[in-house]
Amino acid sequence: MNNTTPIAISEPTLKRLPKYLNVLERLKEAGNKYASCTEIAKTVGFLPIQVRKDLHQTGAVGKPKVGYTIDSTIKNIENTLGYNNKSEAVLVGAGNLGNALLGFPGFERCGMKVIAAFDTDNNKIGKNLYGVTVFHIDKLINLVERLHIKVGIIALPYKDAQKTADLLVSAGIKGIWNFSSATLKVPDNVTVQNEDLSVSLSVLLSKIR
Amino acid sequence: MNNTTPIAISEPTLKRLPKYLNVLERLKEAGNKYASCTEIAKTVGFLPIQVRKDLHQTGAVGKPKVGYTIDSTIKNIENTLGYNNKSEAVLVGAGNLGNALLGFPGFERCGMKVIAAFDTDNNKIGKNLYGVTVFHIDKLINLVERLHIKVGIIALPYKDAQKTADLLVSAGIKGIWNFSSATLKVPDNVTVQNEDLSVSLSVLLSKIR
DNA sequence: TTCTTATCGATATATATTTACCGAATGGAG
DNA sequence: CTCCATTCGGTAAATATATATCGATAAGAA
Repeated sequence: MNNTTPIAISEPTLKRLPKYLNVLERLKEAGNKYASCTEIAKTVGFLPIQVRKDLHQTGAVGKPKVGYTIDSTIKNIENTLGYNNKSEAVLVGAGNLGNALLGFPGFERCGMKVIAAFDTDNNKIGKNLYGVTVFHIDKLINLVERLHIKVGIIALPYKDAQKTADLLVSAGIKGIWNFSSATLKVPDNVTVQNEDLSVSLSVLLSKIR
Repeated sequence: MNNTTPIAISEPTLKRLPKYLNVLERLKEAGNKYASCTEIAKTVGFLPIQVRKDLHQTGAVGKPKVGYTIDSTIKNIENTLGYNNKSEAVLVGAGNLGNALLGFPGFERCGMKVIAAFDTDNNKIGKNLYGVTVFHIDKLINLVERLHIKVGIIALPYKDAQKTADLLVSAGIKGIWNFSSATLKVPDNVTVQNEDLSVSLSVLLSKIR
């Protein structure tokens, strides 16, 4: 009955939503039906007001004195985060990190499924890692185009990252999860999410002096 | 000759500094002596003003028309990020992710060295992963205390995270790099850096719709 | 030397994000 | 039924962060 503009949700909020989801799921498992911002805030370590504002952005509505219905709020968050639009993804780079990512159990929960991995190393090609087959990178374009894959994961060193991004983009990918330290140049309609471990480590080290 | 207050550097800035470091190192390798904000900005995709303000916070000073001396600016950033105060770290959880982390080449650059890994799985104990030995977790406290280790890395599932954090804290650790989805409760003097992959993935998925 | 251009640094503005405040609604106790 | 405590939602204030403006400075060309 309204909503001409979906209104983009801020990144800080987006990053907190999965935390709330965690808490709500745990509270649900414990048999609860409602959860208040006060309660959620205490477990995640934020202020209640922040939790309330964040939840508000997902469309969740609460009842005074009671809080939010856990079931519906979980759905609201899931919808906001896009967990229900299942996405298939490909992984490029079947080294240590790529391997670890394939074994990571949390992706399914987010609605993402890695359906193929790619590498250039002949020792890796043909292997099956956690149910995912490793193909030669030459097969990437064809497969991604044919299956309309929307997400590409780059688990490669700096020097190979940009050319791989170009490849993924040319195959029609819409989002890239970048584990390299490279700053990827991509068209505006492609989203890049950087996950440079050095960055995060640097922040930690600079804080502990 | 002054500096009564060190003035904390904002987190957004801290996260951008490693990028500048990358660029500067590459420019240096290419034989350059100076780099301007304009140039750096173009390669990392930010605005020149932002680069200038960030660099300013590290104490770097530039010359009009020329830019910043690459060598000294690299040092400024390294000092700010604490790369020169070498820290030793321990890793808890020698599974897929832990294994990948041990094989990650970027840590040394940040001044961090993982000197031991811990697990409870007898199949893993005694193994040597990338030069790091895996011990039983019972040995953690003693080793961390004795060697005054300051950083602990948690590469474990949710359910084991908090008790491991407690263990690390009791052993005197000052910073925890947390790869689990748990919100760790730690004393104020301990810094936690969260690296929940689901969070980052969620942000990406919500952006590509 | 003088002019032009690129760039810095300082100050100011704009935007984003977090936090505070307060009235209204709800459920439960007395 | 009335009162009290809790929590929500909306608005407002405070803080943090990003961007703009502008004069000054340095290097190189004319």
